[in-house]
Amino acid sequence: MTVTLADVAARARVSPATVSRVLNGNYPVAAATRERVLKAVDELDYVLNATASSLAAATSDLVGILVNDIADPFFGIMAGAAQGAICESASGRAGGEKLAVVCNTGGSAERELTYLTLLQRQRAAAVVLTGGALEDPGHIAAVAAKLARLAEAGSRIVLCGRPALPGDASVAALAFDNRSGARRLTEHLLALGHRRIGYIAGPADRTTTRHRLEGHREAMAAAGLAGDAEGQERATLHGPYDRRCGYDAALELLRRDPELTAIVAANDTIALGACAALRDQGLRVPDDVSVAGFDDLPFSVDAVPGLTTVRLPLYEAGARAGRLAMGTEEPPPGGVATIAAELMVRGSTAGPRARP
Amino acid sequence: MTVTLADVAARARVSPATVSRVLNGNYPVAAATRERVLKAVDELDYVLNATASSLAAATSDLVGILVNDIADPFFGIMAGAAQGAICESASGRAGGEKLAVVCNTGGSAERELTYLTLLQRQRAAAVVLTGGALEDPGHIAAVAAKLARLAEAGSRIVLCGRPALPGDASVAALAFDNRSGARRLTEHLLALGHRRIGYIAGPADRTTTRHRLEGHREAMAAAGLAGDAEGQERATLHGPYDRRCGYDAALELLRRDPELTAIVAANDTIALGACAALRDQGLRVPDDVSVAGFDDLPFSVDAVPGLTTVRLPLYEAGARAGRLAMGTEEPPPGGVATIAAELMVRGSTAGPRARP
DNA sequence: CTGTTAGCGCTTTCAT
DNA sequence: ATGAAAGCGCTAACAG
Repeated sequence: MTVTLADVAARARVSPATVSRVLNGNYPVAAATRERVLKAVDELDYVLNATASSLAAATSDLVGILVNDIADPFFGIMAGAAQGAICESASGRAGGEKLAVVCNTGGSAERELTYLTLLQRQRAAAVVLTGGALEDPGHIAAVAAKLARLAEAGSRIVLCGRPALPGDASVAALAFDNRSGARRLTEHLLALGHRRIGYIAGPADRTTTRHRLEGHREAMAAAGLAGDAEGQERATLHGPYDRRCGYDAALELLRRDPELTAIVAANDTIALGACAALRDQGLRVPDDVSVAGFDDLPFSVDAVPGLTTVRLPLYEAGARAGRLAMGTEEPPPGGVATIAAELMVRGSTAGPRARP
Repeated sequence: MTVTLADVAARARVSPATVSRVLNGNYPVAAATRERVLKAVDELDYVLNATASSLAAATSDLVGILVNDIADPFFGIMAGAAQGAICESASGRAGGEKLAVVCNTGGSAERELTYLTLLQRQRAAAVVLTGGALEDPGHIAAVAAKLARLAEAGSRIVLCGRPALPGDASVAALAFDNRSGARRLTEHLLALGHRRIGYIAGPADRTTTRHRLEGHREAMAAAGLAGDAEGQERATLHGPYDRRCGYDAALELLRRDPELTAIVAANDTIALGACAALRDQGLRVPDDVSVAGFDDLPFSVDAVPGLTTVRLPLYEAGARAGRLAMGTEEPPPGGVATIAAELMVRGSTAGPRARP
């Protein structure tokens, strides 16, 4: 029924070993023989059985890219760039093709672990983990253990937009400088004269969320606006990284402090949701309330007014992660590289003005 | 070095077959024995070798989901929904886990074929192709042939947001009603009184692009505004599905016809780029020019003004495609289901007004 | 319910 | 440069 390498060998009048060698292109084969084999492959419409190859060679051409939310361009851009870099690195000689695939954890710890196990089962050549990590201690330990096991078995591990594993310099990490980016963003608002600033954070248990919030509070503290713990809590709301969260949180922030003059969101999507809520309340951005986001996703520049935010080089980071996964690029010294963030000031922020 | 099933068997004092049976949970095993095996698995930290399993069983747990652009939420939403449905269907008994992965073709015919081959090599359990197809005749034939081969080898094939394969009812297809959605959208503009309407289409060689454009022209023709071929060409611009295309095309459309009162874009992203261009020209939306999009992506409702567009049930379609891929849901009669589109009228469209 | 026995289709020494 | 042969780690009849 299904055509095997042996069939090709028979038709080309060579041994299976020879067919394997021309297909993998990693061994000298006479040009005439190669032609004959290729012709047989073509005539029989033969396709290599990757499971058999992997088993025999104890290698795999699968590369997994884990993302928290595939519907979010933040991840889409990184994943796309990584996939592109991997295909490019791989497309040299025959048989070099890598199957770069992205796995959507949906932010679930359980699914992250499941995917890691599935990838481990496949003896994946590499796995790239993108975006913020969950901070549950049990989960952190479980992931670290899995990654160690994976690395042991020969998979290359790369972290992209995620802090390095504590105490494991063998795993390359490209970490975004979320804290500093967030600090500079809030400093910008403070410099404009804002004092009553609300903060809409992401899910409470993510590194990205925590680092950005810490950067914000650093700036607030430096301006003497740290306030007490209770005050901080009142000015901070947590929720998923989506527009709905931004919308609802903005309303709640306004309810808690009607004198608010600025809202900082943990990402652009939340920020745009917040803008919508303000508009629906009859408030103007930035005249009545300034709003800022984070990430500088492609649509943020087209918002009305343009969204002040912090730019992360998502594409470049993703591509670099892909090359690291392929071993095409040297890992950074110490295994960790910090990726700088850039403040983008646009129309959504301006000086505060007393509301009528 | 690496732990195998035989090691587990030895430690649990059973045969390899028994270990396989408890791990796959598809065969009765005494509770006591199972416990013993599970304990050994745990102690040895054993992980099944998927390549060996697949080879021996001639099945695979890989499911591929092809997308044209992973950074575009249009695809992200469908892919995420499909992945979710697949994981859900699979998470019954042990060993049922499917590895649902998304592959980004970047809209390249070559990479689409490469991914299809790679998935064929892996003997993928199913493959889902999402979004518009390339219309190059050679490519269509190549894809159809590959899919036939894949299906022959036992992979389930599902098309999601892509028209059915001509003459192949064995492949389930969920086709969006792009043509009718586009027609109704333009009819809405015509009903408002617009007569000079520019159209920004997507890449010229995609089914989605063509169907939406055809719907638009149907409506125009029905209103007696078909014009000659040259006139149609002048009012239509092609380009990628991104904001930049929308921005540039809007300027060009305006240059060609300064009296334009409305612009219809082939998707929301293009539409928002067009809005930005109009704003930069000092024109107001919808006062000076009305703008409409397609897809109703999550951010479109928050645009200022809210974007009039055509809603596609991306999540529902993706989830259904996932179930079809798993065989959890009956294929639609005839193999094809048409997914209706819904007109969403918002603030970006209004009656035309003479510009000063 | 459990063990025995053949392979699954390919790669890879080791010869020649 | 090519062939022969021995597995890679697992599953699936078939017995018992």
